[in-house]
Amino acid sequence: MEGPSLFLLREETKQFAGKRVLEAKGYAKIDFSLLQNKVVQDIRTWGKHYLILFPQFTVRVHFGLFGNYRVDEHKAGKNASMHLRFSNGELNCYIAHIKIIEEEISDIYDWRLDMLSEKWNAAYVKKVVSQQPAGIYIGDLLLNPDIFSGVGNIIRNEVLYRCGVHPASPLGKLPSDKITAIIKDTHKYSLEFLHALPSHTVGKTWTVYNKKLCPKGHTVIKSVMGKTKRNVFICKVCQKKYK
DNA sequence: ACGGTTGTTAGGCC
DNA sequence: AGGCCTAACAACCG
Repeated sequence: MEGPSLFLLREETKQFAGKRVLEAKGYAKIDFSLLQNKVVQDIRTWGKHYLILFPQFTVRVHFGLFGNYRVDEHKAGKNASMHLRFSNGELNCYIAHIKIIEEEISDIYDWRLDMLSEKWNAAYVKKVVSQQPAGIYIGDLLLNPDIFSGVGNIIRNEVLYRCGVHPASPLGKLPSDKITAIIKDTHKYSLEFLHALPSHTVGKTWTVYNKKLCPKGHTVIKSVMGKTKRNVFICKVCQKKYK
């Protein structure tokens, strides 16, 4: 799940803020008794982190590659990693990594880097990016969750096509205005992704991801690239390799 | 039926 | 110490 899906989950579970946990269980290795009878203070997201705030601690949920969830229903025969029941509904998380965070979340999360936060700040992202090694591929950099919080493999591939940049371009070889354009487009495309989610039409926004041809009819090459070893989809005509 | 995957962390090995 | 690598997750899709 990429950032926009987490944002949607937050929207779908807002009604649990202010509610008391009536039941908490699951196969996750946390002490569920800590959650029992506690009142949810707030529900937030930071990138791909789904955060349930309680007065003394925060439950951090990460869905990883395979995770998913159900609100007010559950999957038959599936074991939830975390099940929370409230008076007005329930949340079930599957194959999710659950962690209890003791720290104040404002100390560990910088909302200027969260693409879908109102506090997201393109100039600040640019500043952080400028401190990265010049040799790093832009394709790898976009998958750094500490900088491009919320960007996943679909968003990085789409943004790089939209900006006309080959993923194996080293950061130091990209013109400054091109870096700015990429940063701004991670935000813009994430919103398009988010808005397409409820109608299940995200696939219609794809230009290269899982495509054989780009919108201009050129061949899209699928390969694995960089340190992140994830699939990249590249149109060699539309995307320039800076070097 | 089975291989690939919309991530990330932990832990081992040099 | 720290960079690099891999396993783990155990589900869904085509």
